[in-house]
Amino acid sequence: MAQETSESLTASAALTLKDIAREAGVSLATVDRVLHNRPGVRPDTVRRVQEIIARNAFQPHVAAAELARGRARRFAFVMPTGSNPFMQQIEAYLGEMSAWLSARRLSVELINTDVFDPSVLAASLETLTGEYDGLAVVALDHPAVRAAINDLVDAGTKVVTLVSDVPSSRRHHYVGIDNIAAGRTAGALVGRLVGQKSGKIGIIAGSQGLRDHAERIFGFNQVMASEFSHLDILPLLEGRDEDDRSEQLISRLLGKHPDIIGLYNVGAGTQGVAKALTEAGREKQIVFIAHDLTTMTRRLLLQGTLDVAISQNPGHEARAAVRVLLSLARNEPILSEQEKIRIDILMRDNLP
Amino acid sequence: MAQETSESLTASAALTLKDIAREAGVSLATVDRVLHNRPGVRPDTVRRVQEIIARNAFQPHVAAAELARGRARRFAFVMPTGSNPFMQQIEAYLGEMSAWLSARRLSVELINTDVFDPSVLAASLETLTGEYDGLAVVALDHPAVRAAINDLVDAGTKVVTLVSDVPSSRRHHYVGIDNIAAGRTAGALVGRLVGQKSGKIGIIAGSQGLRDHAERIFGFNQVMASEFSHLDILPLLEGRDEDDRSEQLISRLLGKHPDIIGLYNVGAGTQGVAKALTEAGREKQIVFIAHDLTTMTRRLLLQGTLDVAISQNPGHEARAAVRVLLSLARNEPILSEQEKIRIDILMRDNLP
DNA sequence: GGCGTTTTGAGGTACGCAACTCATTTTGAG
DNA sequence: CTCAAAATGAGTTGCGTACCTCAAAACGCC
Repeated sequence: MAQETSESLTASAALTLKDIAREAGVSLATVDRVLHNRPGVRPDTVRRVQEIIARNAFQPHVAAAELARGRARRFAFVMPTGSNPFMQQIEAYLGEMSAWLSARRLSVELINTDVFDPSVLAASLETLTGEYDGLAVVALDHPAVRAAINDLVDAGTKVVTLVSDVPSSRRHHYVGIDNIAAGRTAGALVGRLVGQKSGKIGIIAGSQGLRDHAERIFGFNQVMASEFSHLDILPLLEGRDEDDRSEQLISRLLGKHPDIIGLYNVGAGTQGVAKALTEAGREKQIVFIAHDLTTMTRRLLLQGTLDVAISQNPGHEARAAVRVLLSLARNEPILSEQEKIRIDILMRDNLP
Repeated sequence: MAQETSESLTASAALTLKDIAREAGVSLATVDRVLHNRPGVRPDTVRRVQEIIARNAFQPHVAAAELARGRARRFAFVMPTGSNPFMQQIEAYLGEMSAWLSARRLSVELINTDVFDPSVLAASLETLTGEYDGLAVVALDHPAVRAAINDLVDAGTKVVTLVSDVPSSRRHHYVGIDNIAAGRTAGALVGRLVGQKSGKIGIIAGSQGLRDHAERIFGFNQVMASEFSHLDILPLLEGRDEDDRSEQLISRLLGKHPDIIGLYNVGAGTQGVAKALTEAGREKQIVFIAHDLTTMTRRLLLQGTLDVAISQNPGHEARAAVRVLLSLARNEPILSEQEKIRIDILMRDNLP
């Protein structure tokens, strides 16, 4: 006996614009005007039509709409120049989407710019006005950049900030993680993994000037102060995200403090830190936590030098940015739960 | 100076079937026949046309194809009856997709069945032959079920296993996590979080007969044996995923062993375990790790009773299953990186 | 060479919407 | 009431594909 119960999740009837027009007692042209808020419709007619659209939960057939549009949508990703591996992963995942994109007649371009110079970035953005239907921007939070983003938004371009937010701007969406929470997570993990021991904790970042680094440090210190106050946090080192410099700084730190039991690397340069650790022969005694999953951090996790990598999924960010831009361009709702980027805790056994 | 470099990720020309036909020197009808492997085309003509399609990286316009199809695609999710919160979350996220679904004229139905009785499940599946374009099935790995799945596949239905796999069948895809790795992750976390202490570790599951539970236990024991052999793993308890029973079992366990330092709940019933822990007043001294994120486990994480929740994202699974079924039905490639379900390690500070 | 079969061509229709034109009706101000 | 402006109706076209029919051509076989 196959005692099944069945339930449908979608409206049974597939209404069309024609049905809406008939029910509202207006012509197709008027429904079209209302749907795209074009001028030339009396306010109360607008209301009446909208009410009928809402009541019937009418959804324009996306395929039909897309086909009728004719021209393709153009999106662009404004990314930092240079060799940041995380950014390169995002670009790589965009590349993997190319079949998906072209089957939907979407064009995505990469624009590399000096993202860390606010005036250069702002100038770059200004030149893009009107060029694209949507932009995903790895942005610096700076007044000039904010103004450029707002200009783009005013010109009708959909703007999504990527990885690093500009909350004061009127960007439509942010695709990235909460870096304060990421720092808190790092702090909690360091505190938990060192166990009952007490001792010193080293912390190294690229630069305090980078918003994401600053936020992670803030979150980290917050947790350490409130929950692991018996641990002694050493002054912050700045490794500029470079392996060599990080290695030197950490080597010196390890030499000076034989009682270090934990290490947190806020930014890049993990390879350098790991090298300093292993050369000091202390990789097993010291809890080491860093960010991002690369071939390097993966290897370090597997061999046990690195205990935890806190990461955000670059593929997810790339795809989420595209999907959000597309939804914005189509005026459709965003599946917010889908587009939210999680803070991944990666250890040896749950490596993807 | 906005020194930009720009790169496009999509083919410049948007070819159509007509272009392919012209280049191949055949008619539209022939290209159509080749594209849908319909009979009546000489093998070498097929090859020639396919070669031109491949060379030009031609992608049929999905919107046009969808529109021309006419009839909607029908998918169904075969889910367990009962009140498993994880399954209910999957159903809830499917509900949240309804606007997305209806805008694409996709119909998704829920079919509730006694998934844990192989013959009932197999019989249910057999009745669905030909009814749907695609099925997502929470399946038990049993010969009868395997046969039913294979029959469906042979009849042209796209089949995706959900949460629990039937690897011996010819299902097109599995959407879910690697439960052995999940168990290993739990083991590594218990081992790491108890620190230098040694003592006993309790473990409770719903039933060893459930494949996912068995796999998690296997992974857990594997890690404990190889890396934390100083810890004493107590015999497995079976709480049948019920809160009351789990509470009783854990209460008794705690009474008998004052030196328990870690607890791993493999299945549901976390609320019961937590209650036993707090009533014994030992929630702070014992490392407690469980699965899945619910309102309950979220609360327990925030108040510190639960240290880590290992989870798979039900929303992601619901959406991935739909996307995979859709891609299969359209004969388009699957973005495997996107559809892969990760093992999430959730702690207080990285709760989504 | 004749026959039947297979292969191919040519063309049409429909899908639902965007975007447009142009004619007609309604409205409100004077 | 008059007239211009605003609102609306009615209609067309095209997007790229699926799916269909029917005729024509090519083919293989004896």
